[in-house]
Amino acid sequence: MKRSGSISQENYLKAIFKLQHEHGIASNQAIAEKLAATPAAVTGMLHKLTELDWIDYTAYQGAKLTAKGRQIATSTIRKHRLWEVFLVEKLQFKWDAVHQWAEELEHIGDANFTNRLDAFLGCPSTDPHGDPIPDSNGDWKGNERVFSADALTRKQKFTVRGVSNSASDFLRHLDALKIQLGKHFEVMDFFPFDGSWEWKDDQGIPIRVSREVAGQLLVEAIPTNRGNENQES
Amino acid sequence: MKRSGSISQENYLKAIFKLQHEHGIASNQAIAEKLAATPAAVTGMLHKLTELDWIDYTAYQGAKLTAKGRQIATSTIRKHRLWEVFLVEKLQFKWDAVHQWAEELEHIGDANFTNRLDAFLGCPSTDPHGDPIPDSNGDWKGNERVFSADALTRKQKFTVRGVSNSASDFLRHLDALKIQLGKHFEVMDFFPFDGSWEWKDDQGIPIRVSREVAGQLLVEAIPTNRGNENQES
DNA sequence: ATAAATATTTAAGCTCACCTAAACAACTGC
DNA sequence: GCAGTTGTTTAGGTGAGCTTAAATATTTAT
Repeated sequence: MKRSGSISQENYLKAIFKLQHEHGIASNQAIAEKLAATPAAVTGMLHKLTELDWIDYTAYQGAKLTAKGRQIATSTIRKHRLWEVFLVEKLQFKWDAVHQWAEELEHIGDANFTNRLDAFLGCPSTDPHGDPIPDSNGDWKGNERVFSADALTRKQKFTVRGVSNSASDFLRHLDALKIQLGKHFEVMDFFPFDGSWEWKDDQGIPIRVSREVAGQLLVEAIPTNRGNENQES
Repeated sequence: MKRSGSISQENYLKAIFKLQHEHGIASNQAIAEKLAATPAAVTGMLHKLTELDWIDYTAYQGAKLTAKGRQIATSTIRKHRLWEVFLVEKLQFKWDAVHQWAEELEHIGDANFTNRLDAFLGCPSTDPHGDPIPDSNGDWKGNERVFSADALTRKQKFTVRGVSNSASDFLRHLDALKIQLGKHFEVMDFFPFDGSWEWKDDQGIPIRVSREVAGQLLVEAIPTNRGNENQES
């Protein structure tokens, strides 16, 4: 079995998928930006994808995935995230270095290949950045209790669950702050002056977190224990 | 770090490398055949590769790799064979099913990536078909004692070391005959009438091997023991 | 409501890697 | 040594995916 679409087509579907989740519809311009192409190039490709019945597209309006298009998009995202797990866990890459390679690897392999990779990796539910990995049907259950760290409240204990920005310099900054996925913190203080926070980790070591960092960190609150200790899924 | 050449260029260099080993020089026609392209397409690409100083090329004569070209070719072959090991050992693919995927994977990753993959796989010296995996300098030590099974002699004990044809149907045929790399056999008889053989395996089970099969199997003789038991590398 | 700003599409053209068909070189047999 | 076969190259053309620049739609602001 071969690739569903060309590499370029798969990248368009992926971009449209993400934009559709953010804005309900993918505008020509937004797609162009995400793919570093010109709007003119996007128009041409959208026509092709419409022909293939992978998107519904109305000129001047924007694009939405069809069922088939969504299937290809989620399968590409699944492959991307599985390869990221592979690169970090098996090849020991740092989490800020895997995106470029996963962008290439995501276009390789059919469903059987991907399922074997999934099994080999132990069917992980999230990638190294905390993003959920779709199952082979393209479904995924995002963790509903995850929210942006800038919405935390004083005294709240929480677990770091993901990042909403996977840029290398942001990830390296988190490494410098010793912030890792799964690590527990408690909110000590918030400073409205600059929007920064003081948190302390499970060792009681305090860290200072800027508004910018908190805005891109995804966390899950740890309920204040009332006899129920089973909070981890 | 990015790919050295385009995917197509890397495929040309790989083809030229192999043809150069077989015939000393790679003719336009032989390259065209290996890549399933027309001779006209080959001429065009050879000009481009000459520009890049990856081959030395004289019109109507043929192509030879430069040092730089050989480096890219061997690194591509190294990646191909390492991925084949990954696919068979980690993803449990059968050895006749890995070539198509390795053809795509071989174009991904830089030297660092490849070395990490190599380390993860335990620095294997051969791929699942018995072909040697070049080291990161592009050097490899082929096993000098390996030869084609059709040159075996009666009573000879030997080890299966590789195949000189990786076509799916040939590999599946070997599976049916229960011939695997590393397995030991002994020559029982040879039948000049049709060039076929009778061998018996280490369990004493006899198998019948056709001329066609023997001609594509690579084996290593096991010296008749005279106090020296250490024949495995 | 209309002018200005912004977004999108069309038009023309580029590069890469390929194709077919025709022209041209280089070996072969006699 | 010359004709015919074989191998190679040139010439012209295709399709995918991109570009810039110009034309056209749509939205926003007054």
